[in-house]
Amino acid sequence: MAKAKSVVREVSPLPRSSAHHIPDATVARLPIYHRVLTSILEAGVVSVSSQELAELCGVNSAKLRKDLSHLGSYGTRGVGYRVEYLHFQIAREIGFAQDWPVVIVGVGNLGNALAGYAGAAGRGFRVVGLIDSDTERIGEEIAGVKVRPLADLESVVAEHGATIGVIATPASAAQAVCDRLLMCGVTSILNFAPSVLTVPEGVDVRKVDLGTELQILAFHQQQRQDKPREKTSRRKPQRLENIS
Amino acid sequence: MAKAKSVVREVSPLPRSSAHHIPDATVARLPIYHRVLTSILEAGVVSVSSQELAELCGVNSAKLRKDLSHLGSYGTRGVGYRVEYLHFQIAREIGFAQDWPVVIVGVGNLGNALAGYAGAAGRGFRVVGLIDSDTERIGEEIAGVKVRPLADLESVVAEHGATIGVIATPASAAQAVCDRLLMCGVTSILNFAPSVLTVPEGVDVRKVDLGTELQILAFHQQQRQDKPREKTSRRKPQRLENIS
DNA sequence: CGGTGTGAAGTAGTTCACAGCG
DNA sequence: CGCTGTGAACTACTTCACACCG
Repeated sequence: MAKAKSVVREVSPLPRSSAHHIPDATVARLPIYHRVLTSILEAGVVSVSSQELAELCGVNSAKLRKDLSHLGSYGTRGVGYRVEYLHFQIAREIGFAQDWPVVIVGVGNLGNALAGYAGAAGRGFRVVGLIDSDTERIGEEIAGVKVRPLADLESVVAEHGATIGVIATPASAAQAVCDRLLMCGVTSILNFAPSVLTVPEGVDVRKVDLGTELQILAFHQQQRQDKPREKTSRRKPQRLENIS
Repeated sequence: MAKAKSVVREVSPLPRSSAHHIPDATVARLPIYHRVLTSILEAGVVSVSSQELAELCGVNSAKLRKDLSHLGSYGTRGVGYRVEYLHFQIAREIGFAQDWPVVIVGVGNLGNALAGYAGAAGRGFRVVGLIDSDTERIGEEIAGVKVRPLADLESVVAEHGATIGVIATPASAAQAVCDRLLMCGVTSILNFAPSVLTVPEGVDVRKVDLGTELQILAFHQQQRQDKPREKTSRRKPQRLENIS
């Protein structure tokens, strides 16, 4: 396992930074900053202040500055940030430059959506395997990749040295698929199945649960309807988005 | 707007609780607790300790107990929690009993997946509208609901008094769709488009971004590969899942 | 002067550890 | 006795406010 074909990294200036351990909350925002920077870079913007960038990203400027300060001092006092440089530094930090092979198990609507998404150019991901247990779908081609049977899971992962696996199966199959992925060297899992995965230490699992997201919205909605009168609205700014 | 057809609520005992403002972090876990309780209830389990339930939910028992304590004292000291009762109380808390009408805009793979998911029985949601701008797809029926043109957005929302909207369009259309949804009374938005939505105070936006999730995994993966030697693995238990 | 970078203060969430009750 | 419920300690994150520098 751990093929890690010694990617290039150690790019240009590389002020050795990064090591400091970046807070999880910051890491979760870097991809948004990067995406926004990409778009304003394409729009020809050369320089931004933390204030401007923060607004575009839906966060406040203090948070943005603190986040960026964890990566290093990439701004210029009294001026702001050079868009292109900052864009590059964040890209490096989040491993955008690398080319991450990803295996997707379960080619239902969700798997399909993800295959299209991750397969789209520009991001640092490459779908190297699509696995499904439904024999009807074997051989079908999605975004240039053929769907292969569940039995091929191990060989597909090994073949491309994938370390990131996506589980888009029904909940009932999720743990078994997860175990098989881990067995052949995958150490990062994105789980769309509504089930709790049990994994050994050292494995990184992230969960996306559509049902849970709806429930959370429903909860807040209910709160508002329960006691519509209390002051004005007592909603809080959202966890990340929402300019308020 | 705000049809809120005065649902039943104020069910059985209802020890008046709930009001106390439940922390966001707790709210985000209630749906998982509920799902796990559903499954062990079906399996015939009558009583659980915080320890057991916590393991099934992938959290530690102290966190679970504190979470539950925000809803009220539904356990029995020295014994544990009666599964059915706790299941019911959490359901009430997260508005499971109610029937939430949901409108989904954008019927690509993602919209499709969600239509199937939210449409599935058992949860408290009902897909009352599927909207797409692609004329090819108008009239198509998904999970028993016909796809209607973008122009019908307002009437569909009004017709069913939907307050929850799902945006599964390309990023370029997201803000415009969002504005239209808000205009006709939607106050909770689930956004799958990779774009930052700007909304007025009082609107609840949640974001699910597949690309961001992959980037976060890639970041951690990169960390591990950069400095594979440091102690043993210095991975932290995941934000919610992961038993470690 | 203006905007970054950052200590310090504030807030939210988690974990500990144990009192208290069935 | 065993397990819940919870104050208290701790950790993580956010926001404030201002020193500092281009």
